[in-house]
Amino acid sequence: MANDREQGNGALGGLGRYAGPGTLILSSLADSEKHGYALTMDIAEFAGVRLAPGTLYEALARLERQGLIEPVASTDRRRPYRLTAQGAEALRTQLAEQRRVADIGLRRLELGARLS
Amino acid sequence: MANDREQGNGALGGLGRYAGPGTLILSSLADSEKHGYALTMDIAEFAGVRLAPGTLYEALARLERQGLIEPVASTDRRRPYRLTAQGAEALRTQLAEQRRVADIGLRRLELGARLS
DNA sequence: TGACGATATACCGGGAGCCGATATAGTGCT
DNA sequence: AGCACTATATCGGCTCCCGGTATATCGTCA
Repeated sequence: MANDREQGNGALGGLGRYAGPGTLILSSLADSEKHGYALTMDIAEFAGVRLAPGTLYEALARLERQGLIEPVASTDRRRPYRLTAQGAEALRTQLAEQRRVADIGLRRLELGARLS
Repeated sequence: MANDREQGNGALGGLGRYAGPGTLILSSLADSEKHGYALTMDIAEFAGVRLAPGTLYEALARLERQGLIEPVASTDRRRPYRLTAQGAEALRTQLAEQRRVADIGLRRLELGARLS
């Protein structure tokens, strides 16, 4: 069942995810540090997307490599992360662009609907 | 130089693209039908993203297979496409979600900034 | 205390998606 | 004729995303 992306990730009509796992993770970390499992649940709640474990931990490694997040010391088995300043800045830019482009698309949709 | 996605697609800080090619194409088609090359230029203008030819034509084939766009008859070598009703609906849902999630992220960013 | 579900991280194989390079050819201008 | 722009198509390669699986701990309830 790996061909799911063809006909849609849940409710959406077959487009990819509106935002990659990276953006979702950064958004989730934006208000407070969280460990991997908590991220999965938080993202499922606010974005309606359940990240597969492979996706999550690979994305975490990538984001750390890019300097957008950093690990926080911990005593137990949890491995919490927090945003770096660079990560916050990247997220802000990303989300602003995402909003801007989405607005353009929505405006065009109204326009197109009126024409047909 | 295929490792570019690691450190960023142009100005963005290493996150993926805020919206997949599919969403960008549908947004571009939302107000009027366009052929492939026109899509490339329009998307570059309103989204600041230059889709590689491979990306573009594969995405077009995918979207057509999914019934979100359909070809329009043409006399010359251009192959224009337009949104289907299903495509318009999928785009509307997608963009609304995109905005909603982006807003949550931005709100959290403000919150997090105030705390630190 | 033993079982069981929830919590938590990690790795793997497969496949989809995005990319630049390249090929091919028609068009328009000078 | 020559050259840049328009236009579509395909290929190889690499990244990314995914579900499945393994492993281990924790809480709790019988």
